[in-house]
Amino acid sequence: MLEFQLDPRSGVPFYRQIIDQIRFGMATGRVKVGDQLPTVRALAVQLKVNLNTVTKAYKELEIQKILETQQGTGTFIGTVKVNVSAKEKRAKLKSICEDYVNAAAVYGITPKQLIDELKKYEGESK
Amino acid sequence: MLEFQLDPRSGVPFYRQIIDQIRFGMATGRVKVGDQLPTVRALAVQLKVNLNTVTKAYKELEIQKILETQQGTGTFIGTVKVNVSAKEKRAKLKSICEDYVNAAAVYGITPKQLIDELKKYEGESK
Amino acid sequence: MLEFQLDPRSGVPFYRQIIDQIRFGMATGRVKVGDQLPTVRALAVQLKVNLNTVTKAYKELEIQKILETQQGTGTFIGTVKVNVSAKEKRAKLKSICEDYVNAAAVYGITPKQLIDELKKYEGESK
Amino acid sequence: MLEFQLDPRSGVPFYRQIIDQIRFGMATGRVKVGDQLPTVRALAVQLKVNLNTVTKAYKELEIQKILETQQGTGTFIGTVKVNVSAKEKRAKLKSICEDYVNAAAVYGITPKQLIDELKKYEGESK
DNA sequence: GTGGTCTAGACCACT
DNA sequence: GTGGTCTAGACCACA
Repeated sequence: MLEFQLDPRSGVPFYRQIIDQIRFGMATGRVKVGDQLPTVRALAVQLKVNLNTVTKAYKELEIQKILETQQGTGTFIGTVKVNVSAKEKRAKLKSICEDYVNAAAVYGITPKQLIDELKKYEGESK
Repeated sequence: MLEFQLDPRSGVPFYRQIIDQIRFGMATGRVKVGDQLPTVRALAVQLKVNLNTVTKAYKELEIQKILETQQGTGTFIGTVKVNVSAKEKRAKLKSICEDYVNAAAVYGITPKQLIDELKKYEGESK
Repeated sequence: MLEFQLDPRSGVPFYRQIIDQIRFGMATGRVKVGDQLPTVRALAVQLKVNLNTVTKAYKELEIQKILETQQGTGTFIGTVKVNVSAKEKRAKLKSICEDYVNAAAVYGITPKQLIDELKKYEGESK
Repeated sequence: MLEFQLDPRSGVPFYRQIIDQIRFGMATGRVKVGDQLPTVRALAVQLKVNLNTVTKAYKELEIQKILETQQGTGTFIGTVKVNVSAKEKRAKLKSICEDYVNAAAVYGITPKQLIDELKKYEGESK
């Protein structure tokens, strides 16, 4: 089960936080293909946000074919496997790292320091 | 001299890209204390953005005491050494790492993979 | 320029009609890569619908990389060419025809009759 | 006998898919006047949908006098010949063609291409 | 001026 | 019960 949690101070829009948490859940294996998501209403109540905010998040993922919805039934993790190809993944990895090094350099943080910090997270993820 | 370049597709606002590039230039030693920056007008023309966009970027850096504006003369890299305290730096380092671990996880990239990729950048930076 | 027009009686949601008309305009060459679309506000007023309805349409096309938006500047036809590959196009053509034949058969209309009717439209499109 | 089959991804509501398949069966001669249809319950089980969904489909066809329900006996193809008037048929033909020409245009498919593809189906149908 | 997000609340369609 | 659409109106962020 996903444990949604919103941070109003992060500056990241609510609907995007919801999207990220669903994708994160998929990437880490917490939810699997075919799993049903909370109903829009239930999640809206749980997160204390408006119905439309949750709807917007689900909708975006549906457009991206990551979720499938059946009116009157519910919303599910798409059965169409999201094929992030190895090539795409490598490209993404590189682009994330570049952004990362730049963002850090702005504050005088070296790649080496980043690596040391990152090692704390090494145990995580699926 | 700084070579400003904006990417409209990055999602990062123009004014923030300008700020980052100035800070990046300082962190990597491309510009030094006392150096003069392009005038607001010149930079706006060069980057093909609105005057207000450049103004906003300079203003924010001025507030942070990173830039100094001499009425009628121009804008300069602040002579007051910007002391990012060790504490601030640690906090920033942590927050950057968290952001990126999450961004990566969405694509199924593990912290370990990030570290391996980052090692390529280890020689860089001031 | 696109001439938007909504039919409230069609049963097709407004935002989808807007999407279809933009895609149609692109397919027929009425709008080209880089063209600016009407502002969300202007189109909302013109079509007498709510701002959010137009926003929703633009947003969906943006997610599909068909449009590009720059906050504070406007919405544009994406420069990333929407590559409907020849293969995809063939598949789409087949699927449309099947749907078509079935929908017609329900009313006792034969493929031959469809062809005769379609010939009236043969001159159209780019 | 009809072989019902539902496609959850088509976007067409289940009850409408059922309706279409019954009408299609009639148009192609697979079922004839007086034939008995599966009971609501049986069909619901077979298609793994809710009882109400099948009920809704049968109900709509009953209203159109296409089906007749005999209390306690079952549901049958109406004995009243459904006369789709020539006028109605022409109107339907036109509306179907318009819909599909538009749907195709969105993908850059011309009416001519549709015609060519449709010719493959020319032998079919009653 | 531009687009982005969010709320509150309504009504509809489908299962 | 489920999701889908739409409105009215507010406030924010960016150029």
